[in-house]
Amino acid sequence: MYRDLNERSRKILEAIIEDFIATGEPVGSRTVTRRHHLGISPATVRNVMADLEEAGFLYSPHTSAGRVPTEKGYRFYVDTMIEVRDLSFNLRKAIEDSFSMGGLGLEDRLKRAGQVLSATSSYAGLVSYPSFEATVFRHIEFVKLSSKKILAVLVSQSGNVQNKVVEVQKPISKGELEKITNFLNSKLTGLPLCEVKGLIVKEMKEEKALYDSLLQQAFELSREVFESQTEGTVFVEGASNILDLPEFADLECMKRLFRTFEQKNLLVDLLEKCRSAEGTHVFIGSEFDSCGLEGCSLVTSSYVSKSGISGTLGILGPSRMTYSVVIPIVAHTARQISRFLDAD
Amino acid sequence: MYRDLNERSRKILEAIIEDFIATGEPVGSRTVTRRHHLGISPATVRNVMADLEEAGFLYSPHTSAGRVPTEKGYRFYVDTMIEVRDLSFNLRKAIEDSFSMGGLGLEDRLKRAGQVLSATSSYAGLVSYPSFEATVFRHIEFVKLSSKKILAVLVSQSGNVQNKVVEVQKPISKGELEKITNFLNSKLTGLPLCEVKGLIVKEMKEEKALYDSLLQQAFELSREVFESQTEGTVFVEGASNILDLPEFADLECMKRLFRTFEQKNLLVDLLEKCRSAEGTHVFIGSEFDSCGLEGCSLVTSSYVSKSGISGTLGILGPSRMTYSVVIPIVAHTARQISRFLDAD
DNA sequence: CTTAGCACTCAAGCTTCCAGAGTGCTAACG
DNA sequence: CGTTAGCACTCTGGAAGCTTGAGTGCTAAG
Repeated sequence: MYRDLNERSRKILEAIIEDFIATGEPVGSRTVTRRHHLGISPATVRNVMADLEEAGFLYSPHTSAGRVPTEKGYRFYVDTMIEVRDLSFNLRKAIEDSFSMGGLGLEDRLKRAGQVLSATSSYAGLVSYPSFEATVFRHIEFVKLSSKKILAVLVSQSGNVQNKVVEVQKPISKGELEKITNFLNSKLTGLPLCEVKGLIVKEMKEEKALYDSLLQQAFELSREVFESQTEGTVFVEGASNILDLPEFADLECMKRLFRTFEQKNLLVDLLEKCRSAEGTHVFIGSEFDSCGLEGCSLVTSSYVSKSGISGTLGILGPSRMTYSVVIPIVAHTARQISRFLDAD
Repeated sequence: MYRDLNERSRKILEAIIEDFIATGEPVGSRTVTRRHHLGISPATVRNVMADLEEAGFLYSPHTSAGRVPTEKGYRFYVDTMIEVRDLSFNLRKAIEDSFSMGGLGLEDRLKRAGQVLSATSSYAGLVSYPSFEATVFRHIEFVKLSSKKILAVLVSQSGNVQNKVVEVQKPISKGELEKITNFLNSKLTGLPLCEVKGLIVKEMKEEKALYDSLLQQAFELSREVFESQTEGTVFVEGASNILDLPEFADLECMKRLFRTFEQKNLLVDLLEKCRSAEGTHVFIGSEFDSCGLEGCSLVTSSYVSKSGISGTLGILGPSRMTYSVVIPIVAHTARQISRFLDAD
């Protein structure tokens, strides 16, 4: 596919992309020769640029502007040219410091991770809350709110808490509730949540025959609790960092961004889709389903704990992104979260 | 203060403000006479307008534009001219319908309230989470996460849940933890949370002398839990509604708004400050400390349950807001939330 | 006191113009 | 034959000037 690109063309493409990333302005042939000493004249560069445009790596906004990378151009750059540098001492320190503070719960921790992503990259940081489904049951607790309303508090192995108000048909006494609690805790502890659901449905069918009303109530209750666990939270930090970039200095663009960031569920889906892959990944422009995020790129990485909790984090910025800096930031932050989760 | 305003001046001021609210364009003398049949000529209107400008109710953006209301103008309008209409059938229905759906927890309920505020007004809806401080203790539960990490789950009378991970110095056994749980629950149930804090500090001093290590641990633990309850969540819905208003069709304005909406804690504080007052209140422009919300008005109302839970909700929009519609929407929504809270 | 008339002002939109940056092509050069 | 200098051409963006329309303030007459 790229066989036509000789060394010189690659050098020139790289120069153009890096200049554009740095300045945001279309890059002309003269600029290339001035800033990078390639030992060739602007005219030669022009010839090569015409070829690169032909090949789909560049395009010109209009005849008398310089060239700008296309998505294909960025993709080629990211895949074959980037040298992922080590994190600078300062960045590494910034990330690790944000994890050294003790006594924070999972939620605060993830939020901080988002903040550090945003602060170190100066783009927007996204961190998804681990899917509750994937976690392991540790403890359930019922608190009676009124005669027919019961609050269920569900705790996962990782200390993640979810709660839900359940309305029951006939009142359950405090004693019964306690028995149900003990029964469920002894029965379910240590099971992955996804299995818990199946188990309950199965047991309900079997127990039906036994007519043990307490057990029946227990299952009825837990079915309600596990049935509709709210999924999907995402922390977005530093979205306003993106505002000052020249590529979004336009009313319509900005409205679009604003609207997209308002719909958290879009972002949840976005990160969810990126979860599958291991390692750090770069999605450029239309490579991800970017409703309202045209002209953006997303660098993601997943975090996973030994106990199976997993989620995704990433940095969202313009396609004109300093990939070589952002990629190690994302990778390192994901590693730190994983480590934190295992530390329990 | 307003003694100089005769009936005619008031009529003209009202006409100007209502026209401006409707169109967003500065209102000229000719427009006033055309749209409202006051039986006077544009020249007369001009004279009156000059007086109104003198008095600080109006100003002109420049000599050859019409007049625009000042904050003082809006204030006068809201205080003395507005007739708060009853809610139209449709609006009332929309609000009540959003409360008729059963089985939602407090959080979802408040979020929905925000959505309905935003949808019915087409501005932004804000709803603050009730202050945990003001609620009544119902139940505490400890779950051991690891030898030194304990998850505390705190439930208020209203079914509001907060949780916190606490790190302890020396390991606590499961049995001890259970005793502590029982002890605290029997001791604290029914107390307002603000009193709980004081109580714990007091008891800790007294118990110190007794050297009962279990009790000491109990208090130590609960002190940590109650010490730093995270306060302040606010649901912001439909912020992007504001984007299409002509008064914010400007890059700088929009960035400011974006940044302000990103800092939820600012909005929390804002609503918190408005909580004190009972009934529905209108804050115009600089009347509230609107960091980044210049040119906006805020209509708020507090919701209170019999059990003492309270919070604030409101609609944030441009100062050029359809107050006569927004005020009853806010008032009715607050009533509905209060009713819902009491229904437990 | 009200109003018609008039001169004046100002913003916004339009055209025109110019400078600057960059291109593509061609012809000369090593 | 690849490379380069030169040149004509194109296009954007900003500045300057012009026009239009809406609206005002003032004055003098009703």
